[in-house]
Amino acid sequence: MRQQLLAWWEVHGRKDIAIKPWMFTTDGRWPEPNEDLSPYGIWIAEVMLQQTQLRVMRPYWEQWMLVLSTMQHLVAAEERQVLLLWQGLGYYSRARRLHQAARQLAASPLPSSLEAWLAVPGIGRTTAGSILSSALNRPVPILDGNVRRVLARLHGCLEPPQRAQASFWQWSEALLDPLRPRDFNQALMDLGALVCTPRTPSCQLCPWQSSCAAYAAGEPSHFPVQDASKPIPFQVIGVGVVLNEVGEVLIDQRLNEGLLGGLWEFPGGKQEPGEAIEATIARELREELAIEVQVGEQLIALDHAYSHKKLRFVVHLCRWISGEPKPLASQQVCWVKPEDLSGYPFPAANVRMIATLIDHLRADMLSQRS
DNA sequence: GAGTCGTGGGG
DNA sequence: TCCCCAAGACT
Repeated sequence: MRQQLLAWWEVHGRKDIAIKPWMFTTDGRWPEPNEDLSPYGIWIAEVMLQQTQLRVMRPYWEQWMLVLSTMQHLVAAEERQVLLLWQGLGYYSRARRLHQAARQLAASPLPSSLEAWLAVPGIGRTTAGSILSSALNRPVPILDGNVRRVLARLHGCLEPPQRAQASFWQWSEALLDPLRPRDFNQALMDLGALVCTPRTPSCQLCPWQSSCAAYAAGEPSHFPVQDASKPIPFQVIGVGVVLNEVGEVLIDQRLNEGLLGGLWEFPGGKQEPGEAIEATIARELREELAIEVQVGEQLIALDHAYSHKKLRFVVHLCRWISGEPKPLASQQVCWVKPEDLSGYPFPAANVRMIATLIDHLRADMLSQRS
């Protein structure tokens, strides 16, 4: 089994420096079994890879390593810079925990045991196993989405993986090649990503076809067995882009707990039943910032889907009337020149609002001149 | 232990 | 207001 997979991986695996640059030695080679890699870049990559596809995270990793190329750089960095480097990747607590962990570990070398890595904020069993097998070639199993799917099919598991965690970990551990754990774990994930894919797996190309229970059963794509998904709630959010008399715009930093923690945003909140959206915006700004505004024209309306809710943002330009803004429901608030908004980390939906705002202000300038 | 936490790609 | 999913962790 192991040799079949490794032989497949030697030919078809994702072992290109352009694909997984963190997996290569400083002189550009895939490491030999007795060679260690510096764990810093691998740590950053593995955290970025949590619930995130390789090709999506790679440009973020490249940029991160240009700016925060060492542990010392990360320790010294401000949180705003860390979140800016993460902007667009999602699950922003990953970035804040990474920053926090770096500061905790600043004095000592990075951990080299499973227990020590598991104690690091943001590191669970899969990420710890991936770091240790990747960097130090330690025989520690992993159980990510790829491996879970491969194992579910291989064993023809009729139980949803969430309910059979223990079995899946045992399978992963039993399969792991004790001599080449680094290559084997990479091969297992590459198999899931390239061959044993969620929708239409390429069983004809699979080195484990003859061992696969799901293939034998005739319907590999029916595995892993799914839990029934629950309906996702939908809400309308009124958002105010508040401008003062000198043309600055009001933004606030969200609390660290909860959705989009630590990021900046234009203030607003949920529309209540029967409420006009203009009234929602005026009310939310009164409740959360203690200011009075005149709600003006709509800037944009946009739908945005999160993991477990869908929102429609209805964004209106507002004129500030009175009241010094107070962070009653946020970490801090401030007035910012529109051209300085790029210095603050915003969620994706807000980035779209900013682009529209900049366009709008530019058009305003032109029409006033003519 | 079920919910919470983002975003972009692809069917 | 499609759907599912991704190198999961934390509460």
